Amino acid sequence: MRWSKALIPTHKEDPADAETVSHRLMLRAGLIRKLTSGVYNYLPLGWRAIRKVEEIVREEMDRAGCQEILMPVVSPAELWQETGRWGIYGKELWRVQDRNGRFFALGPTHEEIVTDIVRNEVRSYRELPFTLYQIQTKFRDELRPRFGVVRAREFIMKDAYSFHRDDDSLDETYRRMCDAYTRIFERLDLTFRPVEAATGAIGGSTSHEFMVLSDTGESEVIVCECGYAATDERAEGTVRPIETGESPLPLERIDTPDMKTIEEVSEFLGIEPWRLVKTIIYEADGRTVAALIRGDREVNEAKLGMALGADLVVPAGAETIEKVTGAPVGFSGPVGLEGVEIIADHTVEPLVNIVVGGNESDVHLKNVNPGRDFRTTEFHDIALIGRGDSCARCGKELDSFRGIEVSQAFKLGTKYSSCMKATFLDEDGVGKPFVMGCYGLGVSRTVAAIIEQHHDDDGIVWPTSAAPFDVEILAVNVKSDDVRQAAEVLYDELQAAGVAVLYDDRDDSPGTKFKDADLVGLPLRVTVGDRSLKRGVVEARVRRTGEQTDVPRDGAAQEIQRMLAALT
RNA sequence: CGGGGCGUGGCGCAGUCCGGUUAGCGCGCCUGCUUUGGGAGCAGGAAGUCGGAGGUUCAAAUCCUCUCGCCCCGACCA
Repeated sequence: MRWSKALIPTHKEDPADAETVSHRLMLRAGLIRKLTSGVYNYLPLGWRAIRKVEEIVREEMDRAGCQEILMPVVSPAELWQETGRWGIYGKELWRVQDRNGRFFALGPTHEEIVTDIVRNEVRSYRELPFTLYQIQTKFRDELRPRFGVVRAREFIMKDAYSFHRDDDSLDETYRRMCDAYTRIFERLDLTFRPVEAATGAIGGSTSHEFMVLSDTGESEVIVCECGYAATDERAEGTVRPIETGESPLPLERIDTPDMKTIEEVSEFLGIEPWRLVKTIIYEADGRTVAALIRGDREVNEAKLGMALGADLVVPAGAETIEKVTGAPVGFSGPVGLEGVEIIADHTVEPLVNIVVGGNESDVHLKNVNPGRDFRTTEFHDIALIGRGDSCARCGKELDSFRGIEVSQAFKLGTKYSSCMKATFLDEDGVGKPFVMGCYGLGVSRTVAAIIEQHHDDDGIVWPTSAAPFDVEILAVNVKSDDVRQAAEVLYDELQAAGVAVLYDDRDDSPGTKFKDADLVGLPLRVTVGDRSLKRGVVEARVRRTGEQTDVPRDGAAQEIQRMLAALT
């Protein structure tokens, strides 16, 4: 492609509304443009990178024995109502109506649709197992789109769904899919790590996420030197208990005007946050419950859900909190709290003389003692585990890192097939629900993750596998006949050889073109200028290492192909 | 949704507090000449309903009301 004819709008300055490296560089290098919040145009360079990644994903999916299909973006509400997700998925499900007022969802994921296909078409265990996948635009009306293409409302995803007669078969495919993901991310030169994950809105039993290590990542991963790795939501561990050996003191009421947060109250009283206990009111499948957690800790809602045997646990709204506690948000406490279950974290049990909300506006209680001053329904492990806690497996201290979640795999079991009555006839003549797995991979997000890990101060440094072009030819001065002719010949020869080449034939100053070349970051740059042509050479420069080599003008195309091959 | 901030040529910004010439600056863009190895020089030029609506005023980018959009921090997930 000739740069002079291509839509590659680069910018010298950083865009004002981009925070992360990948977002900034994707805008500056002209890969993407925002249409509206969380919705992006992919310009030629961005789209070529997307397609390179897609192609690798396809190759590995096909190698793993999957079949590519394409399902519609639009699906009828009734299908989502069958599984209950029309309600459960919440506001994130992007709903539209047709001219008759009938409701549809723009697909955020396709379990319902693929299960509908399979229940209509597959009858026998003899047809199992198999895996279907697609690469398609997905829609999720995110609470907060951000970081460009990393968290978009419209994005490109590969989603795969496997169907089995039993768990053993699912386990085998699950492993194979995780292996495929490993190969994909290795081919893309990513530093990544598979970690145990919670199942969230998709559901199912086991799940793993593939995390690309990045400080700008939105996910916190808990790791142990014993090899354990899990998302913070999923991580199991032990919070070190605090025992002071103090004797219980008499309960006191204290005025805490307008102090609603742990920070405010602990600062006001001059005590450590762990001397406070937070009381958080949740709605769990319709029940109202109070969760108690030490002031220096957060509740893990997934764990709380497990403790309660509830599918959906959400923080209660302000009205519910006032109704239950008789006080505005910020002053909830367990003392005298009637009519709700009180679930406390294990670390609350040994505490002595703690501070809690008074269930009365602007009032807290001091020297509260569990057991003496209030009763809990049950003690459970409901704390979010973090760096410094001890590993549930080996007891060593846990560490953490940040990552971008680029893919996730789930063992769904019969979660969808059961409620959608998707069954097959097994060997024993009995109809059974399909055992299912699903495997998502964010394609557009992966491109951003690649840039997060592969850039320098000058711009993107593409790994060859994802680069929009293999080579850039940079003609220093297109007004020079010699330069132009040499560049054109090289351009033709490389293209004829099947090399993807971007030819910077613009009539611009050399500085501009060098800067743009670094910004766009193709693996190999070939500079054609009078200075080197006089010596009968062109200059090849490897973007990643900066290594520069004189290449004789005659036979340059062959030499450049050799260099490219060495880069991959 | 809660908290913070921003909307002024394509991009980055100043001007707004304290209303008052023709709304500026840098980059980019167009034309010409010169230049050509790390974001060139000179000359000329195009391009802005100051996010939108309503209001106050002799006068509004600037003040008031409403509204739309965007970004950042938090609760979500590929």
